[in-house]
Amino acid sequence: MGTPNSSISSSSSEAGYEEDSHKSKKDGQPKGSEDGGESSKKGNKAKTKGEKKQREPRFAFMTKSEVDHLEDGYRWRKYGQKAVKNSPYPRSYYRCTTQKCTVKKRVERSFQDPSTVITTYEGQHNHPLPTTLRGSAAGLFPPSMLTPSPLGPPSFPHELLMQMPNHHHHMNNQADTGSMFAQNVSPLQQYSHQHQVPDYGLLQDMVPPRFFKHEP
DNA sequence: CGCATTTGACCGGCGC
DNA sequence: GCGCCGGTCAAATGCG
Repeated sequence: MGTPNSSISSSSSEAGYEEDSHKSKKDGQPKGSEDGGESSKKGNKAKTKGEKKQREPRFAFMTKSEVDHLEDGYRWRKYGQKAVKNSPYPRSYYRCTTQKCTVKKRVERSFQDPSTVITTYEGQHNHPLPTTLRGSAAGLFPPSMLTPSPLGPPSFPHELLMQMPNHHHHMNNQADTGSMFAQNVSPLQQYSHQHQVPDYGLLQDMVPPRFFKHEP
């Protein structure tokens, strides 16, 4: 990975993806046999009292690309990968490598359209872009998106906004196909209703003609 | 040698 | 109360 080739190349993500199958192995045995009572694991969550969960805005992008991990000009470090329910493709979790940046990115592939990647950004960057990338994706997204107003009107490119891909006709397994997206949208809408999410939308084909050409 | 990636384990919440 | 699901961390490994 790490090879952001916009061209069509064998995606690095494939191979055997055995779904969790509900209860295979990982559920139900949080403790091995010995623990030693080591508390330095993760049991401590010294969270400040009164501090609620971080409910930051999330931005979902539907991009049609053969390769996941779209280069937006930032450096991301993958910190986890989990298989999606009812999906042969796994979901990857990325985090900004910048120290003070708490931005997280979620990348997932469409179940029906392997060529479609759903990237979800969470939070906003608070640091300059690394000059490592020679102005490739710099200025990729509109300023309105990089600097969203918490209470301001969403200045999103509605032109690119879309609700759902095709598939209006119900299929045999509604819980498989349509439900997949429905689950993605429903919770968000509900969330926005409760917590007033500034903005949310699904974009399609946001990928520029060519990101970066291979360079020797 | 440093860092990005990988994989497994575990926590936290929600549902039933 | 337990089961399931999603998400995150942590240690190990590989690669540069």
